[in-house]
Amino acid sequence: MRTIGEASKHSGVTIETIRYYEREGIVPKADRHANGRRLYDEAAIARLRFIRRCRDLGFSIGDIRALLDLSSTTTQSCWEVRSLSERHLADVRARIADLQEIEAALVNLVQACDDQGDDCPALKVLFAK
Amino acid sequence: MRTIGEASKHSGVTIETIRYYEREGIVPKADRHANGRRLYDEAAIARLRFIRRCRDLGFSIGDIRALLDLSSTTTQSCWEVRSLSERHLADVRARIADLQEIEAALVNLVQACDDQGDDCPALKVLFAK
DNA sequence: TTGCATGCTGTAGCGGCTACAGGATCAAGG
DNA sequence: CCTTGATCCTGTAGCCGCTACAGCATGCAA
Repeated sequence: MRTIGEASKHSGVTIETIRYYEREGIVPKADRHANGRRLYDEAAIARLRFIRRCRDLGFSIGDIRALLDLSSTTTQSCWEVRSLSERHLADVRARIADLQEIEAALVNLVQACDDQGDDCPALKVLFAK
Repeated sequence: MRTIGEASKHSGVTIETIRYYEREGIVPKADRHANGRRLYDEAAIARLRFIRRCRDLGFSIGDIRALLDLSSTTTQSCWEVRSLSERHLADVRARIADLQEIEAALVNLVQACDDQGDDCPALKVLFAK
């Protein structure tokens, strides 16, 4: 059994965030030592690591709750995991497309700037009717 | 002089958000009619439209404050507008790159799922040490 | 024994809105 | 003149996912 500091190091989740996850019921309440400090076993740390990896992949906390539910049932319905992941993938792709449109518009904007000093063409574009 | 509702329609900024911008000092306090209602002239509406366009391009409120400052000086230092925009463009490109990494990882994850039912390979990957 | 590291709870803040509640006022139709 | 519904006002709380304190209580090593 490890302290919250060790759990943090082994999972990559900060101490404050671990406590936040517990408060929000995203992970179950940690066991406590007689002195009141939280204790984590390997399964608890694996859960934190799982959450961090999912967050790194951009999954929302809501999605992660669902994935943790799926992972705790005996039949880990792979189909549901896949469908959730595919929905998220579509979302990520949509965000990329949005950002690429923004990128193109910014390139235009920057090109409009002629560095000539006053009366910036880029500002004119943004202020136009 | 127009009401806040008309200003909203002509700028594309919602009424609530216009009031929020005023509270936060992002735009100057609107003039008021004798009955206490806000009034907007064309310049004020153009400012709101400007903000909306900048937000659509992903500029932060901080950046927009800077751009509004630049636009209100007589010498609209095009160079500064350009440099701010280029920094933001770099930021957008970095976010695209991040999302593309996530996209690739998600494609892998989804491929790992074999739809075979129990014991999902994707969950295994995420729970691994 | 000293003193630093680590832990605890509780609360407030971030960005950029959004969504009310609860009231005042306006414009149009009967 | 009265009613109705649209619009406006202020003020406050909530969203997400943390992050950053304050103000304490412990633990551990020199």
